[in-house]
Amino acid sequence: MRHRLKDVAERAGVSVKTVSNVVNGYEHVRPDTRARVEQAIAELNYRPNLSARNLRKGRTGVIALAVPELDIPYFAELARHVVTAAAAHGWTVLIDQTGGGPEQERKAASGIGDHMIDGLIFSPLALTADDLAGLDGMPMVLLGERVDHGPADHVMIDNVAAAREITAHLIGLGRRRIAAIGSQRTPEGASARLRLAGYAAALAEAGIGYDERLVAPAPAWHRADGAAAVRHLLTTGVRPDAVFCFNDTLALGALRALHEAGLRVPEDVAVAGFDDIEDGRFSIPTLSTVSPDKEGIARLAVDLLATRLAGDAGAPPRELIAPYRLVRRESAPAHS
Amino acid sequence: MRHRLKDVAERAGVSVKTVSNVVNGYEHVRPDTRARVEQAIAELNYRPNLSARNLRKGRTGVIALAVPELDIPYFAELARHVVTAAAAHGWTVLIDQTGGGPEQERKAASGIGDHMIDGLIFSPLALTADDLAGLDGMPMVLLGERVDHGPADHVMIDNVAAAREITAHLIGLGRRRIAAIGSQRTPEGASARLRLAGYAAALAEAGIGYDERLVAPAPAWHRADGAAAVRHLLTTGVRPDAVFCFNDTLALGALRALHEAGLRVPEDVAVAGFDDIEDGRFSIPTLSTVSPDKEGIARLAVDLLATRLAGDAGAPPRELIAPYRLVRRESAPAHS
DNA sequence: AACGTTGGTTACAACGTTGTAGAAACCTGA
DNA sequence: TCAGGTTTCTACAACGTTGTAACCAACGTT
Repeated sequence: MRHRLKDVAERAGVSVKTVSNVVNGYEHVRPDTRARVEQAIAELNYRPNLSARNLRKGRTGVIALAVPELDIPYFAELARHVVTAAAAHGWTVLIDQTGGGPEQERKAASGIGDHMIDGLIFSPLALTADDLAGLDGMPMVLLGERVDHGPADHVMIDNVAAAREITAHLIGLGRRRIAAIGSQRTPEGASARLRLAGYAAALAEAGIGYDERLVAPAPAWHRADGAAAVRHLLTTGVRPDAVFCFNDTLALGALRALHEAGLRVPEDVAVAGFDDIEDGRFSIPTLSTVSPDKEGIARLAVDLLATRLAGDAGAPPRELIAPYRLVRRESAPAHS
Repeated sequence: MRHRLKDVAERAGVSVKTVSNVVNGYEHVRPDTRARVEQAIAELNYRPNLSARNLRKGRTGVIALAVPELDIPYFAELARHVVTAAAAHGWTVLIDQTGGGPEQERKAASGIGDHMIDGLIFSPLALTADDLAGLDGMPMVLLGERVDHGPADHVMIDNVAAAREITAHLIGLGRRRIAAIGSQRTPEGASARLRLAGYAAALAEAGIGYDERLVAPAPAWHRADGAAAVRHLLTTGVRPDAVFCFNDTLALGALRALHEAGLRVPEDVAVAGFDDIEDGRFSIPTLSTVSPDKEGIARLAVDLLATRLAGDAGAPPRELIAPYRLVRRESAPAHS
């Protein structure tokens, strides 16, 4: 039931190559020949075999997007934008879920598709520059905020500035005992380090002392971790009047734990997040957050990959900074 | 920098086919030959060209998962499970975002990959049995609850029973004016129809009259639609004492709108959802919901596809019912 | 000593497509 | 009419892999 160029050619009474030419929109084909071929194609419901085409052309038309977890809203939203941006280039996106572990990420980075994909957009948590160096030649764009400058293109936002800005917003509400949730000491915690730096910078600017006890680690950045961190903070006796969570899911967990503790948000404790995921627009209370331009990030990444594929593979790695903006909602409103 | 079997063969001093045999784990290769080949493979960092292999074997090792939207939590969670289940079969999953429109879905169903994938797991909203009939021979498993029996395998849960059960739970809390949110009259609204039927059945069983005014349509099933539906309900003067939302995102929007209206949940209005997404475990209040066994659904779908690919392509379409369970949380607790 | 069997390896063709080179047919203008 | 070009089409080889068939050597059997 599956037909080949040859079948179409026989039915239309032309050579295989002429059918190929019609399929590929080659100019110099007589209108009546083209019509005959097109009719044969329609009658047989012919579809090109992409494996064969790829083999011949060396290109697959597929790019991969590797993210730690698909059901973390931030990555899901990002994935949607990447798929959309890739479609503009005629690419299909193969989405790969790494799980975030170093070993799995290495495997994803090196193993993905083997000739099956033309390029890779990678949002690594644990990967080091060394790991990436091993991937000879696979065009790649990294998303997120690794500190060390790897050998690949890179799209990110200014984490330090964004964290500083939203912390300053909390300070502007009159808060002084501001907790930070989501710190990580592991090498994977690059984002955490940068956001913590921004938090500290804002405190310093305002002349507020940095209190170690207000900084809560979170092994992962899920809702449960945010809730656990707040519960722990509250048991230690430090009473924060604001919480800056390093992402929105942590913040949603924090809202939950504060609610369970009978604390009002934002009256007793103001809460701010990071990422601007959809949930934060409907939570109770709605979430103040840093809103990275996800659509812009996706487009930049795809376009960057496109220029690599278009030829300048040898060009030095580039770093692009995507814009962000502060979104003030109920959990830390514009005026106190 | 990319090597072929031939390069490995030359370096190891054997034929191309012998290298192929080693790569594919063929038994009858002398240990020392195997060792020489494996060393050459390692030295050259050889990786098979999947396009060529696919062309030769007619199989790609890739299956596609087509969902309406990636950033709807239910689909994201489902996608994660499908990826995991597929990995057990050694498959890569190509995730496709259809957008949910009939035209796009048709295109996704027919166009996806063309020889690029071995099979398809499809969660359609708008597709009819006729559309699917056109996909000659592509092994396919459908997810979700279309009423009409198409030509493909099918995995679903018993929507009517689940909806009836959770509505009965609301009735058990003493509620009598129970609103239903998410009804759809379009042909795509198969899930909506089934869940509405379950809702109506529970009312009938309890001897409660079906009140048209309590049934609110929702064009899509996003948070915003749930919020809008509740706002509209409240302006019409009907005062529900419970709301059954046809999925969890609608319910989260409903929670938000009730909160804005100053109504307490569950004291004034109990709320129930459907899908058991992660958000509902941390919302304020936490969400009572129907929890379909997503992992089971994913595994069933992948296994079903596996048996199709293993040979019995001609077997009649099968329908599998996955289990679900009721989860009672704060928005509609176990005892009133 | 001749025989079949098995283990280990190889040459060759084929999967379906497209680039290359060139043939055949058709134009143009002198 | 013909040289020179352009249009239209075709035959062939190649992309990298694996299935088939066949080969050679070593073995045990008759």
